[in-house]
Amino acid sequence: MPEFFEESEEEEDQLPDIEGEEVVMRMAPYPSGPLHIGNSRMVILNDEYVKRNDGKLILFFDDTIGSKEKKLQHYAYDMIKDGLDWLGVDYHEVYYKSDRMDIYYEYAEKILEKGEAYICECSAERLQKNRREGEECPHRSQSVEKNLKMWQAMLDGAYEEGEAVMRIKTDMQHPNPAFRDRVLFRICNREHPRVANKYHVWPLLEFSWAIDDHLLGMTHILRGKDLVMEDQMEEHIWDIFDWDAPEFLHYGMLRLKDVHLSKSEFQEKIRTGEMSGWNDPRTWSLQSLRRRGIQPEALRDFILGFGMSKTDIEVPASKLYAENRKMIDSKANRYFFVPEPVKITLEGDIELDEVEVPRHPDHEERGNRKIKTAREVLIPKKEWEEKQGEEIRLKNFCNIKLDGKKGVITGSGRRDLIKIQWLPEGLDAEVEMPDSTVVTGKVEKGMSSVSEEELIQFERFGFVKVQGKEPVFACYAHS
RNA sequence: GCUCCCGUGGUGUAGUCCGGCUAAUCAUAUCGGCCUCUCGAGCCGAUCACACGGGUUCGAAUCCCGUCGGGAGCACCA
Repeated sequence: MPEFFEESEEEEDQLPDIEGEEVVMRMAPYPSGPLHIGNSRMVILNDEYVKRNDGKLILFFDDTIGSKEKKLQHYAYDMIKDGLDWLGVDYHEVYYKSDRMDIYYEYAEKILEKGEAYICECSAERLQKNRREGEECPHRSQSVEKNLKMWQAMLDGAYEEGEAVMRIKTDMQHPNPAFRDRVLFRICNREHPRVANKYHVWPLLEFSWAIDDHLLGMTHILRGKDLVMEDQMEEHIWDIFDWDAPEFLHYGMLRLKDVHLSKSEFQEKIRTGEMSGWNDPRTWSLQSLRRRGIQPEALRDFILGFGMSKTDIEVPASKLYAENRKMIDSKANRYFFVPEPVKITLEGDIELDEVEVPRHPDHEERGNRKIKTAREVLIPKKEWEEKQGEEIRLKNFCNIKLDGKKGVITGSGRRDLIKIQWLPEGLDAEVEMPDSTVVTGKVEKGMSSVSEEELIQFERFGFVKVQGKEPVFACYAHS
């Protein structure tokens, strides 16, 4: 406990303080899949700020209908909560955008009445062209009455998808073309996982957020810098309603080296069977990290170490592994795992019985595990290939010189040789690697006393988290 | 192309707002050495950075201008 205190004290300097007596923040995941390591920055930062300021954190499912590419998934809601629980993120209230459609409609009407928005029947192409060229379309100058009528028609289903949208009036000469008369509502007939086909006019994020951030009394909004334009849009809408603006905080883009994260892509690969599910380590989902034995505290430290800078960063996954290793090294008991075993026969004088190996080199109190010694032993294929003709030590047993499938015993005293793991025989075992390939091999029989889900280290192989024991199946965390 | 953001060692990060206390912090990585019957952990040491060019100033990583480089947005996605 004192260590934890020290840690967080240190970490405190990494985040800039925020102003305000009361802090209310929200995190808004889009439920197209479970949270992955990329999303964890958003939730951890929110959680951290709220905890440090004794504030309130709202979990707000940003489940408007989305695009065809990013599909909402009914199971994602629970997986997101599951991930947050695991991460130790405490939220105090839960909301769903899909529950609040009537509220958005109400304010949509108000904004039309104020003459600050209009219903546009231009095609998407036309709309984009006008935006690029800064030209106003004829719909922009329609009367309020006409707009309200068309809006009602939208709600009544008189338009098909793409035939009409509600747009806000900004300034078609706005220096940022992207800002010009953005779309606030559009028609979509796709089925929603929570409210099915109840609605077919859906708000876009800038509008729904402008309304909810105000209604729910948000004091600070934390978002990636990919969403900075949304700040401006929200501020514009708040101005129209004469509402006070919360404070915005931004962080830069975070990428893992050599890792490409895309939920819609994973969704597709899972659908086609190319990935086994969201447990697949390649998804980097929080669930898959838990399965590998990554500690939530390690992930939190990893993320907090980046602070709040707007700099874009690319970090190797080994940085996360280093954090994790610190936390699990003393917990994880040691066992022998022989990947791709090759059987060799020992020749020469040796007394056969059993050897004792400590469960943990730094914790003798955990006792020893016993391994029977035998003439025929299994060693890893890698060393068998690389160390031919050389002298090596079978750890805690004896020294041998490799000669094909023979091991000529050269003594049993400890010597300064490379020491490898070995087994007389063993239980079948499989280890799933981070790239989802599987390494097969044998583990010592003592493994049968290991509990499921236990985090252990296979000596000279890496840390793994046990998933099952018949046969032994484990997920590789890192070296 | 347009709008905005960012540029400190291999990778991240502190310091930049309020210029001197910094011959620039910490972590990780790398390389040595010690220790250890694991290629794990631990301990000790070493290497390595203020993008560039001007300006302001007694003094600039810190302020100003310019250049270059990187990123994000420019969707009827979030």
